[in-house]
Amino acid sequence: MSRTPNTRKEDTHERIVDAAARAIRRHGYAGVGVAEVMKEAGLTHGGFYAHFGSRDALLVEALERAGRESVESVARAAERRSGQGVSTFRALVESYLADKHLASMDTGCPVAALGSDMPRQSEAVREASAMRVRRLMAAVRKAMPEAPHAAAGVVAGTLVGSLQLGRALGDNAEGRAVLSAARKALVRQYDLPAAAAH
Amino acid sequence: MSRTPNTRKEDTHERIVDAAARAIRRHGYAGVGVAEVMKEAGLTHGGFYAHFGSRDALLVEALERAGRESVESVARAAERRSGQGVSTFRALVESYLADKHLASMDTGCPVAALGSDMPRQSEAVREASAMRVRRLMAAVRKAMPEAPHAAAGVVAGTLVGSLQLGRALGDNAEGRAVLSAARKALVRQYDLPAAAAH
DNA sequence: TGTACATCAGTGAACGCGCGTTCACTGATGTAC
DNA sequence: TGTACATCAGTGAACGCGCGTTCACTGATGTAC
Repeated sequence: MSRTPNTRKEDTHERIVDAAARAIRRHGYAGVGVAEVMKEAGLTHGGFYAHFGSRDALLVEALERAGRESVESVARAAERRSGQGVSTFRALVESYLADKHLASMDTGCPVAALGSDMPRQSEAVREASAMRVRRLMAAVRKAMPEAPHAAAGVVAGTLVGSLQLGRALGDNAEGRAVLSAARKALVRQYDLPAAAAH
Repeated sequence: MSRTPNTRKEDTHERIVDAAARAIRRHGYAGVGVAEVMKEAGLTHGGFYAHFGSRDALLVEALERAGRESVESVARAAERRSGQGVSTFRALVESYLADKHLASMDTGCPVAALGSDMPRQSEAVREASAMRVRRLMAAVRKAMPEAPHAAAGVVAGTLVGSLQLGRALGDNAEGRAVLSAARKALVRQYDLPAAAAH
């Protein structure tokens, strides 16, 4: 039962999805070109359809990959800060809305990078996108276990919206002010200080 | 000093911008096609460059038109409710996050319809988009004059983000739950009940 | 171990299509006398 | 008021380009005996 026979093609597949997961966040759904992604993965465009049934199928896999990467990245950053009395919730908020995310979209949250275009996609891509939204809300919920179920949706909306407004205003004082205000408001309104659990 | 000589061309120009202001919200920046917009305005595509220097120039005008329309529409809806003890702020929030906005994007807020794509546009379109963000924050600020300056940014972010998440989840119970939670949270956190002004 | 063949992953040319943009032209409207 | 001409708004064919997709082919890897 050697796994080697399939491994080479699978490796290539991974590289393509990785490239697409970056491209979809940097350039949007419409900016993911088959030829460019294949080039990024070190291949020519002709081989694409040996890996995916259509461009949409690639988008679906890219969304899942991007979501997973982003959740892991925020979780790592949050873990790094969750020593010294910083609550999980606060660490999540301050990681998600860190100033450095104003500059780069291609490794960040796909919901923030793609949110306004989600309703315009094909059925399959829309469903994969909706799943990213649900997973984001679930991640937020996990960081605020004492709060009512619906609060996670509002917090997720505030995270996504604030990051988008900040990015639209630019990587400058104006954009940073939006992020800073959102960080403070969310912590003030939803964080349970470690000492004051109800 | 008759104004008639220019009026015919100006009327046509208005019709084109109107069509584009709808298209940009319904189909996104990338979905605004010169030919389709001209057709929508009852013209053929060839005449386009007598009205605009480039497709980008149309996008800039369309953004401004869409922003103006949306602000007026929310203001009208808010005014309609601002009788019977409903505060301006609450009326704004409940109009912006009304369930009916889940279904239709083409007459709603351009920031919610385009937010995640704003950083990807050309310089001119990005600047026009940033102006829409500033105007949205200003409109929110006007509805909460007692709050600190930065609060308007957070509220605007929550409005935009919640509407996007709701739309991504669909025009169904799941999407409506997000809007409903956001309406309640914003009113609870930021509304000054008419009787209790500090 | 060595040879002959089959399978497989990837190549690169070609396709049809829709896009933004250009341009020579048309027919209607306005102006000069 | 009427005629001759200029200006103007809009038409429709054409362009170059990039896109997603298809397909005949190549060269490397794996299998059979």
